[in-house]
Amino acid sequence: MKIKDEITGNMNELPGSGQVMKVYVCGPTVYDSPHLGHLRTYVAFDAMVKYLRHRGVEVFYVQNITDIDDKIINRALELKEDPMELSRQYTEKYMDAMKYAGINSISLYAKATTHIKDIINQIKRLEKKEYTYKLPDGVYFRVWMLKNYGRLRSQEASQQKQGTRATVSDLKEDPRDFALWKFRKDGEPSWRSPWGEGRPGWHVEDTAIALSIFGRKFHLHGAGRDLVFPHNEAELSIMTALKNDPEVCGSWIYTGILKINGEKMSKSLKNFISVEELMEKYSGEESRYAFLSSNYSSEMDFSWEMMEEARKNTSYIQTAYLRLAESKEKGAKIDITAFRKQLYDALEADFNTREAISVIMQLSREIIKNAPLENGSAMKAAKLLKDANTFLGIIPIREAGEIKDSTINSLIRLREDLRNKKMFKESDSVRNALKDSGIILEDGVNGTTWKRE
RNA sequence: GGAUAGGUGGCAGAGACGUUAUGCGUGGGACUGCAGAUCCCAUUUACUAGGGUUCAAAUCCCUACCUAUCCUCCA
Repeated sequence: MKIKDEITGNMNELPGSGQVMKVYVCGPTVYDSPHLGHLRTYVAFDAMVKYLRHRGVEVFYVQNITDIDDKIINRALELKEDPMELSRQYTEKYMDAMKYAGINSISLYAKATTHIKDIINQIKRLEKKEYTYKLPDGVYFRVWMLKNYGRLRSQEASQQKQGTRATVSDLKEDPRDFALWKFRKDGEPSWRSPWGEGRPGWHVEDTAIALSIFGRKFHLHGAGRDLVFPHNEAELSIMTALKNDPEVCGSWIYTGILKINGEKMSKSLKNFISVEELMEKYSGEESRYAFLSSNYSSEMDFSWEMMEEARKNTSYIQTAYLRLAESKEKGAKIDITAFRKQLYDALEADFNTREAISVIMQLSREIIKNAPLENGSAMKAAKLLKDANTFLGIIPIREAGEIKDSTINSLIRLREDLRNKKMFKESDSVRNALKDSGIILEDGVNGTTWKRE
């Protein structure tokens, strides 16, 4: 698969079948409930990793969880709670959100607080190379020593100074320098370090986790586009300083910002919709459909209309999938191979899920229009839809319920009989009874079909 | 102000020189005991504006306008 790298703008070829691939994605800071912006990003990476695995790549996917941070401490102070307890609660909420959307491809969740040793070791190594200096409030990274700072997003040093207030950070050698270790203030959680009690800065957390787990190099670094600067630029700086290797990470890729009414969905603008709210109204499949309906890297504007569209279309695809069961020997033939090729071509080129979904829609249309299909076509079509669903996760393929198919079919025949005798009250009660068990009957041109709710 | 990404039909959203994207919505029709589902037809030259390059431009180049993101809180 080819993917667009943010640093070079090139289409980088990712590892192929049989190869191992190491992926790191910036996780959330757990100080509040996850919202749809988070979900959009993590659905995209989940689908991508699953697709690569589907193609035979052995993906090792690590995501961090920032469970110690200024935001967490401030929030805890506000609520008069213990910061660590607060982050534990929101980590749980975050996991619920992931579960809801079927995001289960992460090989390892790494909490910052369980990697304090790795973080300290990394700062020590930076210190040895003279990339650090100490100020009254913490240990800082020395940006000017790095020749190629600003590869992700260059920020002029002169610009930075404008408007900064007289604080301790004004003591920094360069305004672009950032904290690696923050010294403890009263009542804050802290850990011992060679420089004094304190806690890690945000940027080293990720690099320490990534490099301690992956070793020398990894293939892909993902995040939401709002993290390009300063976070990812700082990460890149740290890793470049440590490894003397500008290619520590092969590709840097970004998901587009999720907007609502034309503006970024964010906590500070108070325009966010929580995953919890979405969960009440729409299924995980519907949400995935909606988020995968646009390219991972482009901005998207959230709306409830878009969710309604997702609901209709996932149901349409499901209907198509279920109608494959009525295949027969002399049914219609469909060239599934052509659809398969279109689908994979779209995904191989920068993981174009929008195009992939449109292929699925076209295939569904062909299936429904021509059902019942000839056995071979139906089998191939079912295989293709199932394959696509292993990474898209948009078709609600439920496990068979308690009612056996044979029972349903005999009830359908019974109802048919009643309808022919114009006993509609009785036939409707059969239909209602099935509905209570989650079976929906639909009278079509060629008789009655059913599907599970 | 600077950096970056964009501006495609009523809406969402692909495409990246020459061939119908796709879907939603809307209107009409078919089917029907009712529901729902499905099908058919229409929405008959949509590509921000103005220049240029080309046999050919939504696609390449220039200019302008507009929008969003980031510029040490952010997925």
